[in-house]
Amino acid sequence: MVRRTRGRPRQYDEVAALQAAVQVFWLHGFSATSLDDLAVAMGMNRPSIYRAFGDKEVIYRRAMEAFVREMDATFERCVCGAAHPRDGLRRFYMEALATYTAGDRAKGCLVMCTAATAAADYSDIRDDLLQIMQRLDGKIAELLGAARDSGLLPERFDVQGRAALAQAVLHSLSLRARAGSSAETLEQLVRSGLEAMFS
Amino acid sequence: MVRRTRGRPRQYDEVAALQAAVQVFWLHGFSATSLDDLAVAMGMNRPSIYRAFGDKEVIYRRAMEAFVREMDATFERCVCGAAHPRDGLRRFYMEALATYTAGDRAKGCLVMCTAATAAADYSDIRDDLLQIMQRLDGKIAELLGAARDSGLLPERFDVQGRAALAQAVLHSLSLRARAGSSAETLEQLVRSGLEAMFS
DNA sequence: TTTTTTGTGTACTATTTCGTATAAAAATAG
DNA sequence: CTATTTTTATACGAAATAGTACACAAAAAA
Repeated sequence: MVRRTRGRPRQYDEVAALQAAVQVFWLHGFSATSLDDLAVAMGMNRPSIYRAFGDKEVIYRRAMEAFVREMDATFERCVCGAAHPRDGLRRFYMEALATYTAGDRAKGCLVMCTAATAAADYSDIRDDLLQIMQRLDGKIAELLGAARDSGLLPERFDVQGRAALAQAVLHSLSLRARAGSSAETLEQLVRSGLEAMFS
Repeated sequence: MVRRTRGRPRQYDEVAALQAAVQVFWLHGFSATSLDDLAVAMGMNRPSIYRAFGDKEVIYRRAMEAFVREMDATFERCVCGAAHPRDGLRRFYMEALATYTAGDRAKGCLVMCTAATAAADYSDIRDDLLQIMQRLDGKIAELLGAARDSGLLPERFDVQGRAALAQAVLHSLSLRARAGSSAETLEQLVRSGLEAMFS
């Protein structure tokens, strides 16, 4: 189903180019990444990038979007089918850790580790970042709320508060991973986070 | 007690210059801050900065150091004299929040929000970041351990795990503050974090 | 074939940034 | 007063970066 259109066909694959951009921004962050860096990684030259995507901020926000989409899918995959939200969250944390520590050096989460810096200077990035956090709070709260309604969690379980705490653990995993914390330390945080959340 | 020495007297105040550098790095992060930005803020010109401090990375690490020193002092101040570690930590969180949200726009924590990005490209910054996290884990564990030993906390209280979780809450407060979360959201995280930690 | 449309790639300019060379200034030591 | 030491300040050159102008290439449409 390739949409035939007039003009010279594009040589780049939009998905692949964006994935390459994700890798570069994930490593260096927003402002340390130059358009030349992006051009090399994406296999395009600068004018093509401007034409196809826009300026660096636009590409960055699309990279965030792509990254979040992946993480959202991971969340759903881990959480659905889990007998208890604790199990679902544990699986999600471990999957997130695998992503955060992948590659030669752990990079943490693209969004939490690099968007936060840029957020102060770029209001659109800040708004995106806040929205991403709010949505994840909402998703986790949804999970916990359903578990409470089905009797897996006590009536007076603080759904909103614990959801925020659950994401807080993720934030810390991300920062600590990028700082070079050991896998043992990170996994211990997962355990004690879950322990505190559900006890 | 001004140490009289030979040569032209320096016009800058080292402490004030460093505080100015903290402000600039705190807002823009490491790589978005140019030496010209620093020069303007510090009231020095570039050659003087190089002479006095070194390159950008050195200044940044000294800025981190200064910031951490302040936060350490705040921690001690809040924690000492508190009847229960929960009270001490609550006070510390609220003080940290005041710092994180100070100014026109909330900037979070200089270290957690901006050093994480630079950590991937600058190993010294990464090492500093890891050490700062480990020390804070240690300080909180010390606090909790003392409370456990004095009977304020149960025998089987997981000191290390809860200390890591306590810092995780701080990490999240920092990121969320910079993202623009409301004061209400932030304070709710403090409450539910403490609730989960000590229940 | 010719025209039109769309993407590619080289090249150019302007600006930013870094690092330093060099001279001047302001103090003390002799 | 002269010499020495330390800091300041201007200025310069090299490199990186951003953004775009312009010519070319490759397809469909006429």
